[in-house]
Parts: sequence; structure tokens; C-alpha cells
Amino acid sequence: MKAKISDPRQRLLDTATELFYNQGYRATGINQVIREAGVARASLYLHFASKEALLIAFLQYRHQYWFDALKTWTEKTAKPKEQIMAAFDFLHDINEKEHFRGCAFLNILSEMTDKDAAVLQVIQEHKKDLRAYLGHILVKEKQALKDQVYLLFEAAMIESQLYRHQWPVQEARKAVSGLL
Amino acid sequence: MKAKISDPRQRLLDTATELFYNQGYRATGINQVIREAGVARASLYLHFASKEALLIAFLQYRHQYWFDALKTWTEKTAKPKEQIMAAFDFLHDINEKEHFRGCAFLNILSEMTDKDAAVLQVIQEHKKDLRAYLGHILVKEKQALKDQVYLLFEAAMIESQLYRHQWPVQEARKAVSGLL
Amino acid sequence: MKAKISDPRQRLLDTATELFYNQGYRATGINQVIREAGVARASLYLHFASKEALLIAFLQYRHQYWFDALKTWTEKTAKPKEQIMAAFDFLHDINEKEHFRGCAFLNILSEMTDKDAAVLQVIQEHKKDLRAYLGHILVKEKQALKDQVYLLFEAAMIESQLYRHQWPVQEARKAVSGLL
Amino acid sequence: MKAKISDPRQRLLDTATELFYNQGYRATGINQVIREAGVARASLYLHFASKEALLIAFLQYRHQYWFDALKTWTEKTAKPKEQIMAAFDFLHDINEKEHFRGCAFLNILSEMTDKDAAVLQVIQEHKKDLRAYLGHILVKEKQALKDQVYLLFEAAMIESQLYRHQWPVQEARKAVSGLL
DNA sequence: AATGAATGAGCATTCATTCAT
DNA sequence: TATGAATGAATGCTCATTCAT
Repeated sequence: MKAKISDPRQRLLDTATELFYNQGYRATGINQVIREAGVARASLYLHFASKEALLIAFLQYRHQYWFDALKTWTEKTAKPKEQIMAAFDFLHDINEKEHFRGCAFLNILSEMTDKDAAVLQVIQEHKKDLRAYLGHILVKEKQALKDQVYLLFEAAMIESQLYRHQWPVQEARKAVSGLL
Repeated sequence: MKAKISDPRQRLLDTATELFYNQGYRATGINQVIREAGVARASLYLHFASKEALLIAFLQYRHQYWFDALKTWTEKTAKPKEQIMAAFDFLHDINEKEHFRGCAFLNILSEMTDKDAAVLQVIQEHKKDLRAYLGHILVKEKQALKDQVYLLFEAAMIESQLYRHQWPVQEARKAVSGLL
Repeated sequence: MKAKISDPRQRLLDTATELFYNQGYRATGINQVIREAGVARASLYLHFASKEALLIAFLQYRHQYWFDALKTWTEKTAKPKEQIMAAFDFLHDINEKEHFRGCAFLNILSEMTDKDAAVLQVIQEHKKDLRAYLGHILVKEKQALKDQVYLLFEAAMIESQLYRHQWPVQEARKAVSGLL
Repeated sequence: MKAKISDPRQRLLDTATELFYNQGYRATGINQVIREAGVARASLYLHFASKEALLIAFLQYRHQYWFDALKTWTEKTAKPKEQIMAAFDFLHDINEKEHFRGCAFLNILSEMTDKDAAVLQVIQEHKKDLRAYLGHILVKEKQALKDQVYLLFEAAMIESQLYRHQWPVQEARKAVSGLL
């Protein structure tokens, strides 16, 4: 028994994913979300307690989606160095597919302050998971090197968003290749 | 020719600087700006064509301020490597002073899309200037190394914002120290 | 034939009683009623045709409850004057117990207009019953005096609500005592 | 220089007066107020900080209006007893003119709870002023009698609203007449 | 009898901008 | 140069009610 094609909750999540990611959290009004999801206003609040709750649901959804996509790339090989290279290739790929919109988590981070603790935590968890994932691949390397790889990976994401160009991914990839 | 202590334009710019930086562009309403600046609503539109124009003025103002502060640190020494180290110390310092609010330009970047071309350009110019400045200090090094330093510098900024912690600055600094 | 401890209808009525009385009819949303009653939304409409029907049920329920409580006080004695005095003591008592929330019927009256005829009628019936009850105790007195007692009784209720204080009950009681 | 015929603040106040009085505070939406006042939505918030602020302004406005009207009646004579009788005649008159809508202050009171302290205070002040005014007319009488007159006056208002009939005014008037 | 999902209309409030003075 | 008044559109959210199960 599959989910109904018109499952409102999923449609809201899909729409929020697209809008929050592409235009930002505050620039996206609840009106636009429900209009594009084809759902009644109150139905949103039936499934999500607030706009912030929808944001958190989006981040968790995106977390799953993003990691699945990353692993699809890294698991093509078993060698650590090649896996890390594949991770940068993955960045290259989503830059193309998502038009250099950058990291959903870092983008949302910019809109949050210390009082948005619940959101901050989801973002931090995501990044901790990424750092742990890269660290796990590089299990035999020193911590300093693991961190360097992680930082270059992060920089590659945000700088390619900034310049709307792949060069930061390529430069970071080259640098990491030299380190391993 | 001094600026009046109650110069409305400057007060608006100061207030916008604080608010746009600390709570974000869209989260900051024109009401709050004029209230905290102690200026009449229409006076804002006398000095700035629109909210976006105020944003751009803020970014340009911040650009000047930020570079001046950076240079105050780097110009304490003449040796390239020490200058780069000083740049990271500068990051450490503003993280403390500005409570890990990160890079004003990257934060605003996250709220912009391709249709905000004018804003994007100011942000890109700022980062190009930074990249050129670091590149100029490392004039004798290869381009790949210059880029690596720049990317680690950027990563240090955004990751310390993310974790509300100095470790990314320290790790990036160490890594750069090893490269030079 | 006992009512089940979890009888939804009774729980709705109890909850509506508390909320309509303490915060008013319009200030009380159906959401709050079903949440605090622990009942499904549609169950409310199974037992009551509309929010107004629930209001009327509440008023009728309250009518019964209130008169029972009044009679518990007045029936402690057989002498008419003492019975009237007991009625004022009853007011004093519920003011304490219900924190000066006043008369449920007069409160709801304030929220109603001529088009809420069904509700108005229940309220008027209640007051007519009260007037008749006091009149019955004072059966040997003239109509004008009966009315004066009734009016002072009513004033005692609403004015103690207004001032959050017992003095209107005490003054009215004294005045009535002098009249009889 | 007179107030402009289209003074928005006054139009809002007039409209709020009519609507809050005739249909109640919570039953009256901001939409209806601005529509009937012929004023833009944001203009309301230019002149009044919130709906509650508008309510308080209405109560203060009504206070002035009501007392002026009362005094117009009582000042027709100089004799205390006749002044009190005139006060009851005033009640009779506004019952006709305002279709038994009762006392604006007691009606709003019914919609308020202890947390609406600011509103409660305005209502209590109004009633204290009324009590003082009647007390001042009856300056030579004992306090108990003053209170009795006040209570009967209050009862006359609310009971004629309840029954949509003048009899409570007439009975209270007769009772007071007998007391003086 | 009982329920969770869904809805369109409405809530109070704030938005960025313009205008007359 | 400076301002208070005014505005239409949008904000996030809740309303009372109905429906399919």
C-alpha cells in the first residue's frame, strides 16, 4: 500500500523543500507554500505545528536525501582516497543539478540566531554527521588531516555557491588529493 | 567638515549594519530600522531608494570596516607567513567580539537568489578583494596554494559560526601554518 | 444507569462549562474545548449540532447546577427572611469559590445580540426562574418589594464581579435586611 | 481650524464604538472595523497600537460621552432627589435610543478576565466615577443609602438589557423614590 | 458511536513604499 | 532636508464546520 499520490503532508514537505532551499526561509511565505502544494491553509497546521516546525521537518528530510545521495557516490569504490574524491565529485554534480544554490543547512544557518536553538541543533547535527562520515572514511589518518579535508569540503560548497562556479570544488579536490 | 552627531543617514547605516548583520536581511523590518535609528520613515527613503539600496550601502560600509580591521592585524608584521597567521588571529578576535555571527557577506548571500544581481555583485567583489589580498601577501607562492589558504580562511569563518566555537579557526590556522 | 467515567458528551459539557464561564463564549475556541475534553473534533459535532448548541447545553446545565446550589443554602431554614439572607450568603460563597467571575448568564448575555434568540431565551428563562423563586419565598410581600430584592440580588452579583470584592454583596444584603 | 471631515482616527473610534458596543469586542473583527470606517488596515495600527488599545480608547471615549449625556439630564434641576430621578429617566431614554444594549462597560467586563488588567481598570474607573457622582448628589445621605441607590441604578441598566424591557428601570426608580 | 483529515474564511498584525506638507 | 499620515498586500496562524472511514 503506497502513499496516496495526493498525500498533503508529503506535498507540503516537497514544496517547502524546494522553496526554503531556493529562496530562503524568511523569503518564503506560508501562502506560497500552500498555494504551490495545492493544500488548504489549515491543513498545513494540521501536519506541522508552525512554520518553524515545517522548517525543521524540511531539514531532516533534506538530511536524509543528501546523505543518501552522497553515499551513492562514495560507495562506488572501497578505497578511502577514491571515496573522498567521489565526495567532491558529488558536490560538482549537485552544483550543476541545483544551480549552485549551495548547502541548504548553511543557508538556513545564516537566517538563524541563538534564539532559534531547535533549528540550530538540527543543522549542527547534520554537519557533525558529515564530519564523522568523512572521518570514518579517513579512519587511519590523523585528526588534523581529517579536519582539513572537512573544512575544504565545506569551503568548496559555499564558495561555489558564491561564485556560481565549479572552481572552488576543483581546487579543494586538488588540494585534498595532494594531502592524501 | 564633520558629520553631525545626529546625521540621519549615518544613523540609518549604523542601525542597518547592526540589524542586518545580527538578525538577517529579511528578518529585519524597515520599522525596526527607523525606530532604532530614531529617524522618520520617509527620511529613510530620502537617503536610500529602497530597502535593497540600504542593504547594498550596508555591505559597502561593512566591506570598508572589515578590511580596515583585517589590515590592522596583518600589518603588524612584514613577513608573509606571519601576516597570514595574523589574519586567522583576526578571525579569532571578531568571533569573540561579534559572538560568532560569522561573515556578513556569506550570511546575506544565503538570502539572495540570482535575481538579486546587484547585491550578489557587491558580495562577490568583497570576496574577490579578500582573495586578491591574501594572494598578494602570498605573491611568491603557487596559485593552488593561495587558493587553499583562501578556502581554509573561508571555512574557518563559516564553521566557527556554525559550531559557535573557535576550533575551526584553530584547525585552519594550523593547516595553513603547515602549508607555508 | 450510570454515566461512563469517560462519557464524551459529559466531558465536553464539563469542559465547555469551565471555559465558557471563565473566558467567555467567543474567546473560547472549539479547539481548546476538544483538547481539554480529550475528545475528537467530530465527536463534538456528534453530540452537539454546533458551537451554539453546546453553549445552550452549558447554560441549561449551569442552570440546574446553580439552582441546586442556591437551594442548598436557602433550605437550611424555613423563615422567609432568613432564606433571603441565605441567598446572599450563597453569593458570597460562590464569589470566593469562583473567583468573582460573576453570573454565567449575564456574562453570556453581554456577548449576544437580538439575532441570538435561542440563547437569549435560555438566559431569560433562568432569570425569570430566579425572580419567581425569590418571589415565592416572599409570597406575602408586595410585588414592588419582591422586585427590589431581586434587583439588589442581581446588582450584588455583577458589582462584586466588577470590583472583585464582596462589598456589593454585603451592602445589598444589608439593604434587603432593612426592607424585610 | 476644525478636525477634517475624514479624520481617520475619529472614524475608527466612531466605528469601534458602534461595533464593540453593539456586537461585543471579540465578535468584532478588525476587518469589519476598517471596512466600515473606510480606512486602510495599516492606518488603524498607525493610530492604535493594537485591538486592545482601540478598545481602551473606545471605553474612554464612551465614558466621556455617557457622562456628558447623564449630566445633561441631571443638571435640569438642582434638587438632589429630582436629580436622581432624572438619572433614571436618562436610563429610560438611552434604552430606547440604543435598543436595550445595556451598559457598554459591563458588557465589555463580561468578556475580560484578570489578565486584561488595563481594560478592567478603565471599566472600574468608570463605575467608581458613577458611584462618586451619585454619592455627590446625595452628599447629605448615609453611605448605605448611597450604595443602595447605586446598586439599583446598576441593576436597572443590566436587567432592562436582559428583558429588553423598561420595567426594571421603572421599578428601580420607584424603589429609589421611596428611599429618598 | 467515534475519529483523524481536510477545508475556506477569517483572525490580528506587519510589510515596504508613497505622498502631502 | 525632513516628516507624520496613509496605504494595499502580505504575514503566520486559528476559526467553526464537514467528510470519509
